[in-house]
Amino acid sequence: MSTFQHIKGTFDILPDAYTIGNTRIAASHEWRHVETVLHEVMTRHNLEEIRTPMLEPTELVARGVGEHTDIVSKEMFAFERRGTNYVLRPEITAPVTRAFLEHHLEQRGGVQKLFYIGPCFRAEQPQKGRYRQFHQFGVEIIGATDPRADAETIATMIAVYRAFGLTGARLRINTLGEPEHRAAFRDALVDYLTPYKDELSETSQRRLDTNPLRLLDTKVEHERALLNDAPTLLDHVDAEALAHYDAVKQLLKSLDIAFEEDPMLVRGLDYYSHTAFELEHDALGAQSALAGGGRYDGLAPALGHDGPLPACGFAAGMERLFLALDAIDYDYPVPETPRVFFAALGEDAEAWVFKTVHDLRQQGIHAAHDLKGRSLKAQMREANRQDAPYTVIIGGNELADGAAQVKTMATGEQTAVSFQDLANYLSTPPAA
RNA sequence: GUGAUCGUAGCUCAGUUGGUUAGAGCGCCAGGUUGUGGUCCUGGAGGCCGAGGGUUCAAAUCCCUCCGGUCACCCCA
Repeated sequence: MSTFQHIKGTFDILPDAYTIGNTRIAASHEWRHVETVLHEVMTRHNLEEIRTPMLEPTELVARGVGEHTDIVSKEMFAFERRGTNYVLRPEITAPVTRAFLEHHLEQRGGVQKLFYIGPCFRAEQPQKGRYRQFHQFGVEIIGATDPRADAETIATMIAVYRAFGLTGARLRINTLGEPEHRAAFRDALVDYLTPYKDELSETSQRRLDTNPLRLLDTKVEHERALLNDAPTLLDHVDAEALAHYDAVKQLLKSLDIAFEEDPMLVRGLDYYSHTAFELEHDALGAQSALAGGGRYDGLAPALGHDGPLPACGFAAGMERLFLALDAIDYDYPVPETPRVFFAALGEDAEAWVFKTVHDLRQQGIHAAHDLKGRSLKAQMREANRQDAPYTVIIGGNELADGAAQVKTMATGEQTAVSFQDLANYLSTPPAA
């Protein structure tokens, strides 16, 4: 063991899967497979990829996500260097919006449908399904107020999990209305709860001051009872917002997407308005949220954009997705193995093998050989471990004959193949 | 930041009321075959028992402190 180890809340993705705590860390090829499926689903939904830097101006996140959110107030990896304030992005919606505005993507015409995938950073206390460096993928549909944009965002999110055969996720939706609706509701809620302040738990009392809307998902029994008679968000939303919400619900029904309305659903980040939604799964431990999102028409103005810019999207956690896949024992495809392993006996054979392996690789054949000068037995073991369907054995006899011994590992059969025919012979795997 | 819990081989874990030289399975390496894998047999390497201090004739085991991990609260993906 070296004197160094990975930073708290981060993890390495290795060629093989391993476990940390009770959590399985998927192998690198499994990550790649999941990413491939994601790309496929996104492309099918006519989304284009956008990649933005992991480093952003701190001010972008502060303004975009909201000064008084947990993320900004206590969870940012931020630092100053030569007078510039940098932050490792804690989420990707604000950066994408920044890039959209900076590069005038609206000039591409029509509605911009973007997706992203990449690491994010938050300085939280790590636990199952939650890391300081984690990975999000998500969608941003920018430029459309139409409720179909909301519904399509949700449909795309659902399609991702469906593509993995994942069931048992619950979709909850709500409307937050316009920011002023939410503000009015928040005031009404505070007015209602303040007389009961002494009955509230310590954390709920604190929330009453800092983030009253979060009180809505308290788990304390008598607080829930109190909330039954509390004012509701829907009472403070105007007719136009309700019409938008109704349209989204109708569209979801038309797609046979099941959902439950949850008037208590609020989202943590400042930029949301109107549609809000969350996808949950029971199998994830304390972190039940698979993905969440909504409409965020107010974000671009908050970033200094002149005039409104309608947008909606979702963000999903890769680690949460893996957790859900573990729960259903998801069958990952097996990684590609070498087509052929070359075993060499003696220095002349090693030289020939070294050159031949190189040539075959140039021709597109996945070829492997030993780099330790080990015994034939050890090389055969290695060939077996690497699961190559063919093993080629080269020694003095083969060099003299100009023909390789080619062993088909599954059957144990072995035949001589002339050097000239070797590439062609190896170009197809053995018949099953 | 708070709480609970756990640190023994690369991995998963045994280790008795404190008692010789700390074990197993898997994995790794090698041999059993002049140049042949998987199964089988045999052998080997690999441990500051998380660190420091204390109690004791004697500590992986008991006590204290620290460090690290995990899980949970909070919040979120």
